Amino acid sequence: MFDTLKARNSPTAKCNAQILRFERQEKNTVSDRYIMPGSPCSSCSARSKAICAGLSDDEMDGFSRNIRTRLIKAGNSIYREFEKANYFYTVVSGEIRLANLLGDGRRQLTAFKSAGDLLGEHNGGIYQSDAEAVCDAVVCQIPIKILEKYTNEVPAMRVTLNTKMQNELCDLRHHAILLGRKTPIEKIATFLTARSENCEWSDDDKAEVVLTMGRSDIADFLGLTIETVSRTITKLKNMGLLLVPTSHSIVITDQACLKRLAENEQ
Amino acid sequence: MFDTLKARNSPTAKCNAQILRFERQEKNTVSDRYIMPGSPCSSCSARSKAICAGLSDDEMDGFSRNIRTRLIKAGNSIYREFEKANYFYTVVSGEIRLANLLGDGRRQLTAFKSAGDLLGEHNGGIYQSDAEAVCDAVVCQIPIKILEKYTNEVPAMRVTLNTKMQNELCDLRHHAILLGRKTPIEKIATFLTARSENCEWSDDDKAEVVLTMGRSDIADFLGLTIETVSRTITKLKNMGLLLVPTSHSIVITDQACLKRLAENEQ
DNA sequence: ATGCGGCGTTGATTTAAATCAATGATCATG
DNA sequence: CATGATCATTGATTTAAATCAACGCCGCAT
Repeated sequence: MFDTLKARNSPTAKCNAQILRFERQEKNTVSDRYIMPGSPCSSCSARSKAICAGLSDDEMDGFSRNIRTRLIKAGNSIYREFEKANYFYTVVSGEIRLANLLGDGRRQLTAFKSAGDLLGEHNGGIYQSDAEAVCDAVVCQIPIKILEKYTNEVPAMRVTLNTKMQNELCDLRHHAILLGRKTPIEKIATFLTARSENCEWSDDDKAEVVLTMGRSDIADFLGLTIETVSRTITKLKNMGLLLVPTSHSIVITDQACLKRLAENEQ
Repeated sequence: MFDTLKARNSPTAKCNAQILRFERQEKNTVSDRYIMPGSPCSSCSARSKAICAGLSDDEMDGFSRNIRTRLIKAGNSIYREFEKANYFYTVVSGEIRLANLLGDGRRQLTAFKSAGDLLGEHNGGIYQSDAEAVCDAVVCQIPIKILEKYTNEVPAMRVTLNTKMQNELCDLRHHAILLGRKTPIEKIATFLTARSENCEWSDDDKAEVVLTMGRSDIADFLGLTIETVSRTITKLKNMGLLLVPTSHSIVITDQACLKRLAENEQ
């Protein structure tokens, strides 16, 4: 299934490779609830970026006994807004979108979360958004009680968690500025620039950005319509700042200029 | 100065009363840096809502020795974006806006903070926004090091601070939804509904909302222009949901309907 | 191979909000 | 109390993005 040409060349090739490993271990998983045998943490590719980064090997051992690894198929949700919150999640691979719906179907995405990021923000014990897999993803499920216990007992964990929350606040603030005041060109430029920070490759002034999500996810993240997203990317292409080899791969050919557009420096 | 009829009836009457007290203690303060003598905390009106809520009287005593109280005149700033962050601030009275500017002068407000709220969010040791007084305000200045020390040593402080951050995340997420997807009517309805939660008075379906900020602050908070804010308030007035006795005082006459508009429930 | 469905792009048109402009209200100042 | 400045409202016009619509491309299933 994942051996097709498409899968190997697709934007999700990397996370699919990881999923392949899981599927080999226990084949024919039907649901997206995949409970991995043994302790995966020692070889976890996301560990250094995740909240468990600060744990000693011993602490990690105890911690890992309480967590489960789940494979989430593209489009499926991990949790939904208004559900009772029992778990946090660390993204191991793939990409998750946080979505909120208005009564009439309008949608706003507030974040994309990838390897190392923490999911499960709640308030009053209730999740605040839908968390859905943009592409096949692996997440690691941590009971809230356990995380609370460790943040109380392990100062390093507390620091890491606090930093993650600070970063999330910072991201959301910048996103509010983008949504409230930036033009479509600035929005797309900001989005692509941010994505280029952990991109596939980059040299001198070029970088390849892989978009795991479709145009409608980008539109709902940036507060635009898919048509405006499409037109704006075309515009940037015509300005000579981008190449668009496939709709899911964008090569930035002038990072400096794109960044200037993003930040509206005169 | 504060004894005029205007001051007594103005939206800022309450915080002015507090400032009066300070001015009596040490008259003719010229700057807005006001260092209060002795320990004010025992009688602080914001204490129950602030991060110091969880401290015992003894802990509070030690804590208060490290903090200073400052009076910020309307329009003045407490700190600016890109400045090195050395302090957190608790709002004692009045109202503070968090503002971000784009290169060409466009502005986005990300929050209004009032009594009990914590200010000073920073990332990498740098403040992320300008914090400016909407009306005369009193804040209490807490060295970051001290707050860190107390959060490490006092679990109650940790919990309170964590709750505050969660709430802030929650607010920002909701604000992103508003900025990205809501119509002007929904934006204003949401804003007024939120404000009515800690309003001057309310009975059955009515509530008086006092707006300490001007139309341009509302516009920059909601991602609109002042003209659209004005027109939209007029529209809601014509729909019979509001009265606008003065531009800074709004009486909601149908809270249920306004809330329905805000949340886009069909 | 063929047809279908989803996704992305592009074009034409509409529309809602921004902009431009004028006037009216409110507040501080001499 | 008169005066100017700032702030809010309202009207006219413009404009940028949404909406409506058509088409092309690609992968998928029959």
